Amino acid sequence: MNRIAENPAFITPTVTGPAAKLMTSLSQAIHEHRLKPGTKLGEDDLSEIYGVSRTVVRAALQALSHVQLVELKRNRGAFVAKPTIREAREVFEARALLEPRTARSAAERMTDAALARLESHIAAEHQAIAEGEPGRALRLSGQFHIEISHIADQETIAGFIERLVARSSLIIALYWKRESALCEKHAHHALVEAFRRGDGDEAEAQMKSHLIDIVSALDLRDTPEPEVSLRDILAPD
Amino acid sequence: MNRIAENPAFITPTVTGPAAKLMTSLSQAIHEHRLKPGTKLGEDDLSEIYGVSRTVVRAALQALSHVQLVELKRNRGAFVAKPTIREAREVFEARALLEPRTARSAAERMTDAALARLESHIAAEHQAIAEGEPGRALRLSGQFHIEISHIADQETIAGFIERLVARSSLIIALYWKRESALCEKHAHHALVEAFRRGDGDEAEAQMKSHLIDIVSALDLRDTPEPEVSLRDILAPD
DNA sequence: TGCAATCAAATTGTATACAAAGTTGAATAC
DNA sequence: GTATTCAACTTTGTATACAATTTGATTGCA
Repeated sequence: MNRIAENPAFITPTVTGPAAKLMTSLSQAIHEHRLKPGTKLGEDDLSEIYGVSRTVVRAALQALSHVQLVELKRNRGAFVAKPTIREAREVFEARALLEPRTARSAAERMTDAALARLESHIAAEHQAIAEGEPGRALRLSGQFHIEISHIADQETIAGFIERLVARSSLIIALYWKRESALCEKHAHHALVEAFRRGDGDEAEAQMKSHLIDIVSALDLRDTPEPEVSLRDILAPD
Repeated sequence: MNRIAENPAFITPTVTGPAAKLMTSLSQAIHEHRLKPGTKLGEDDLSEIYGVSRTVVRAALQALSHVQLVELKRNRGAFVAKPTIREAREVFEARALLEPRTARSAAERMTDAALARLESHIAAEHQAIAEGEPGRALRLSGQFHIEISHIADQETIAGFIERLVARSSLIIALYWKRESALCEKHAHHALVEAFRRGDGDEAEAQMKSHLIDIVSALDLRDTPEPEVSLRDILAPD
């Protein structure tokens, strides 16, 4: 099959060897919402599932905690992170600060090859939706943003954006309003058009409004979070 | 003695227990330039020095590698990171993007208590210089920036700035031009004055020019860096 | 003398064993 | 019937032992 090449690792691994494989696998599962926020990640379970020792599992979990996809509680274990509403706001404020400028840089440095990669991403995204795999579509949608940051050729900022996009996936899992439509398709197309023309102003503006659209599709009213607080009080897992 | 309270940990530790102590200790040593870029950090050495097992040492080294203070080479060991000139430029471009805006937010949210903390930092900085401890002064100077980011009350961005300031210390160790004077004192004072007046515009402008001053005191001409480039070409690890 | 190959020492990667902390559930006292 | 305490069990934290890889040197050969 001629499926578009997908970067399997969502986060550039900071570990090597078997731990990196495990990290990638867990990262993908989290991004595709197969692992939900709050899920316990027991060391014995993971070591048995992946056929490696707890040493390797712990290295992977520690690496994931450093990008805030996993929360480590001492003597309690590892859990898929559950960003609060406050953290969700912060993440998108940071993205609003970093990504529009980065999109401008990307537009200014765009090459034919990079443009082709972005179009491949969009195509893969559509394919995933068509095949009824919204999880994979969401992951690819995030990778689109990461790809842009790498094209901008600012690896330090790209690393930050990787982390922000990763956490955004958790935030979407928690706070997405069902009634709001998945409007990514149009926004990403508009961005690519700006890139094609090398129009930095337009790319920056498009990215800015795209991020605003995403936030507006989230329910970030600071309600007391009944389910969360209840659970934490009643059965703190 | 009434020395100003110093946050011993430069980087908010992402590990707990004994590994956090080790991480803090190594982080301080790196920031004070007692450990120079490129220094090998052998696991056996550290485990003997600190009286803990290699398991704990490895956790600390992995945590430090995640904030890019340490570079892990598989089967080779851990080394104090050596940012390239390119990376140095990226770090200060990222700081230029994040910190002025953050200084504005800090000015808008400034409280008397926060102002007092910042003044304490400056006092401690002067004291360190007076006592002939430039390393400690440099570390405190970095903490001043971190303190501002926390006052701005954006923990996500503050985390990024922590990492950038940490790497800046390595960059200064590598690329500081000796002939340029240590002009931090005036710049930090000017910032505090802007904060005292709650003047966001002025704080943003001051931070912007302060960062430019720092970069201009660095020698970031892209010399061929013979040792590095040769190594990368000859033995690509 | 120069080069290459092999071997030994040291260092890191991984697995496992043991210690410590936490959780669970039942039994008992009120 | 409820609450509390205690003990067994489960899970994580740390140390150590073993395997794999790298490094440097020594020896053999051209």
